[in-house]
Amino acid sequence: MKALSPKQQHIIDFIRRFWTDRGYPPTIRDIVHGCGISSTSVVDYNLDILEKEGYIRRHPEISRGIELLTRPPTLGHQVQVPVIGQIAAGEPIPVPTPDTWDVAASSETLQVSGDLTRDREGVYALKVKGSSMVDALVNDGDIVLMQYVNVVENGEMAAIWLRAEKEATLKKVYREPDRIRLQPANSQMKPIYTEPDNVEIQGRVIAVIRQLA
Amino acid sequence: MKALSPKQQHIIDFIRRFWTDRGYPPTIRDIVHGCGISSTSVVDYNLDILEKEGYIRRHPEISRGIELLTRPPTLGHQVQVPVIGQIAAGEPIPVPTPDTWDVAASSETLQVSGDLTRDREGVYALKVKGSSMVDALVNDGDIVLMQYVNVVENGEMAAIWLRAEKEATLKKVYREPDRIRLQPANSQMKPIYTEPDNVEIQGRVIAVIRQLA
DNA sequence: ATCTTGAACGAACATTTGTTCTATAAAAAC
DNA sequence: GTTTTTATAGAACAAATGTTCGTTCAAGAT
Repeated sequence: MKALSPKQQHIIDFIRRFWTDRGYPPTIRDIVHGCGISSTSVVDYNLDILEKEGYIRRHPEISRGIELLTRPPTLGHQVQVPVIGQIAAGEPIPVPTPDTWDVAASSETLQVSGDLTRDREGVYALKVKGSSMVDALVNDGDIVLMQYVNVVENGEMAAIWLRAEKEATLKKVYREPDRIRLQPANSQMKPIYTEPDNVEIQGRVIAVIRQLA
Repeated sequence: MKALSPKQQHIIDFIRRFWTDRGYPPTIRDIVHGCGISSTSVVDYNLDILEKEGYIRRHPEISRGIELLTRPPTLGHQVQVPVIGQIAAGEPIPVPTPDTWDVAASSETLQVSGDLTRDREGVYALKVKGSSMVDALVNDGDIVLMQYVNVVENGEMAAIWLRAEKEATLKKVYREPDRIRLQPANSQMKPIYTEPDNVEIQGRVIAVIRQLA
């Protein structure tokens, strides 16, 4: 971070004061008046610099879309992720549809740093029940962060519902000419081959969290 | 404060999530989409009720002028954890001494929710190099949150330096009458037995984080 | 049955507010 | 000196966004 000009420091201070004062971020015109600046474009100009230097984050086209990055109020990016259930062999996952998405409805939520979810939409969490997925390096009690998607890239780990076997499992998915290969994360384990119609993708794994002590 | 309708509770929850998520309050239309409501006037109507009941404060004519008056249940804080190096079989861990402890000095830091570290002191992170620890359900690239301790409880997973073998590894530690049992996390794997003098505890594992996609 | 009330709907409207463009001046670089 | 960069001004535009209004519908109340 480079040193800021007096005007830029003034702007940062004003934003923070406005923020704690009123409970919402200022507009560019608020800053114009609050800092005795004569034009919105001057503020815009300096806000761009502040963003480049990493002091704030601007959200384009969003009114009051100024986020303080060096803020004590809401440190960093925290995301509430709903823990919507558990995954275990033999049980389907109660995956929420995008419109019934409701953090409040889920009894439990997990608070994680935004960079863990990488600010993706439709992220939920599952508790892993049973040790049937150790070959994917996921153990009983682990929490998997999932993203609701219908298709996955080759090689991505996904939650898969095997229709015939009536089993849910976590595996890496590879599309092959006439079949689908489900590869455990542990290279010493043998893959499973099955028909495309038999697999139903319920989401992809974006992170695994295991809390121990 | 009167009891809120499900819809009103939903709106409150959404505002709170939006707020912690994005760093600024939602617009009425954000709430419309986020809560599956079909008209802005319905939100307006309910926001008025929420203001009358004292849950929020509205600022007329101000975009995103919604202020939450009720504090989030547990405004979880975030902790900066230094990533001080990597653990791999064959290499000792560069464990920091308590006085050379310096978050700022480490080139990399990891931001995690406070409840992951459970607000413990002396927490650091290691990147796992190589797949020599798959039997402990830890893979190449995983990040282990460690706490700097010299002794561990029976059954806790710890980073262990085996003097004779000149190897670092993650295992569950059990003290037995004349020896120490190092048990992989995978119950199908066999334990290692060694003498107490041969093991040097470099810290205990309090969490494992694996970021995939 | 009729009237009231809480709740929701959808559209139209007016204001707020971010963005952009041109012009100007001072400072720095050449 | 001239040119380039940095910073500021002001205005106009377009998008975002709060507000309002007529209407509908269901549930009680009279």
